[in-house]
Amino acid sequence: MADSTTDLRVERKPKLSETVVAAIRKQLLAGEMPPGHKLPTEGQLTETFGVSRTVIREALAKLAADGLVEARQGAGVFVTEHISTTLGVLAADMGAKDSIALNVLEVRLAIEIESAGLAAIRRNAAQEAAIQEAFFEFERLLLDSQPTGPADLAFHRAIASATNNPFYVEMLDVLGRRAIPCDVTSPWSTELVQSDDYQRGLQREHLVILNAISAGDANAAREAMRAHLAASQQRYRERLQARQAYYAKSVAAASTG
Amino acid sequence: MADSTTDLRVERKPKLSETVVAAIRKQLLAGEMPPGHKLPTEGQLTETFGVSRTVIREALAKLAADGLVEARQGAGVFVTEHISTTLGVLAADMGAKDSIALNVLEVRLAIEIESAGLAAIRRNAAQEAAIQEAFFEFERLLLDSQPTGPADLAFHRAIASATNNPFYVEMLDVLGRRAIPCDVTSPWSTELVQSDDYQRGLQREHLVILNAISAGDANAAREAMRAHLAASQQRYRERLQARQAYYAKSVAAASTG
DNA sequence: CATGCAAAAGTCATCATACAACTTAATGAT
DNA sequence: ATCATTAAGTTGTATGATGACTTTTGCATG
Repeated sequence: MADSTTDLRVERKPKLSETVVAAIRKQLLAGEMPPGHKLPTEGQLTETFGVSRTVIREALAKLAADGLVEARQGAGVFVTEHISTTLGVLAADMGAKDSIALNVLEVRLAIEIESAGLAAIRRNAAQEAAIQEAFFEFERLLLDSQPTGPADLAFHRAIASATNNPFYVEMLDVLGRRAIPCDVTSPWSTELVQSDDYQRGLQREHLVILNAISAGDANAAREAMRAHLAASQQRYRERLQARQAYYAKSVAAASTG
Repeated sequence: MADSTTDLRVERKPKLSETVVAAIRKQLLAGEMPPGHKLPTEGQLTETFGVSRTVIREALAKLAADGLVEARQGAGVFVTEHISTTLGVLAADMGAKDSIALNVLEVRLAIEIESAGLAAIRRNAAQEAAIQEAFFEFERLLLDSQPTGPADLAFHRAIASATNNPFYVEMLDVLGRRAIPCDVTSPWSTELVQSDDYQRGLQREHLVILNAISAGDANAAREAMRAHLAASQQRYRERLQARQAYYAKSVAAASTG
């Protein structure tokens, strides 16, 4: 209903600067411009893309905000040194929403990693049981071929609760409201998310976390959670690319028909 | 010359748009403009801040990239339902109670640890310089026997900025408001907080963090930050005990007199 | 020739103006 | 009263000019 789920409608306002951002980002991702290299002048980019300096400057500002480039007055615009580690290179052409979602997910990552570590140290018997319960519920739903999203959320929430710090739960709720789709069913590529292999992988990662927490090993719990969420990031990225391909296909179909 | 005394300081020119961004962001985080509210027009903002429309537009573009506002052509710029808004409400709940402050500090711990790790692999030259600058500013204030609180905050904030993830900065701003005082002067035990040994210890921990980030070692940066914040937690506890002891002593003195 | 300083060219940052595209509210006709 | 049209207001884009800063060039001096 909300615009966020209108998967059929692309961003209704494709600003010119976003087009330029996508183009330059693609070049950066392709490695056509090595780190430290100087980008063409604003004037040159103006001629290249056939837009005004206003648009070029806005595009460069956006890229700088993502940490992909760095502008030095009087010198020029340069590619960031550690560009390969930035979030911006994950998906070449993504809208502002995707960019925000990735950044929020990264904050959730910080919360959940520490959450797992604290849970390993502080969990009491009942809390450990609650985590196990969520784990097995996930298992049951998986065998019944039912949506496992709620159980997944419950698992993470149970871990946050086991920290005995109510703010971790609150943070998870606040951040999860937007970022959770990473591991839950979403409007696009539903088949992929609900595939057995996909969810089996999730559950394997969950098991490592659960074992570390049960063993009271904070470091192992943190590393397991880090691995789990890093894998989730990777899955999210693949999902973005899949959606992009889907759009491209639908557009092609529309043009032929 | 006079500049020779400040050669350690990296002269960095704050772009006008950054100033505007900071001003508007402060208003947004303070909740002065609820989600859905329409911001003043670009023309009005130019008069308010006394800058050109170019600067205003760049600032708004930055805020839009961070997901704080959304511009609709022909209609205006509107405040979005961003994470920080809900967090602001959350932060309002955490009053002045120490029990809550400790819990909040623990959340900040999660954010800052991951923040250090990301900064180590993503920081660019300017951001690394900003972190160093805050470090040396702390040093200078320490030698001058001036309050080091602001420099301490700037150090942590510079690290959050170096993640190139705007939400890490926002989280720090929201959480730090109540949690930071743990390392700043406080009404009680002022001597302890401002003692040279105390601040020397802080600076030693800061140096380890700075070195790890400069070396690009994410794991070392995380561990250094973890050690630093764990030590801060410990110091906070000691402070609470000191206050309790002080109170007990004063009660005893009152009863004897 | 080497060195240091000054001039110049190149580039980003900011300002100012104008027009186009879009949204909303007001207006007027049916 | 309803709907289409118009008008006003706002953001998006284009263009030109100027200031601030960096780098390079060139010259003068030792």
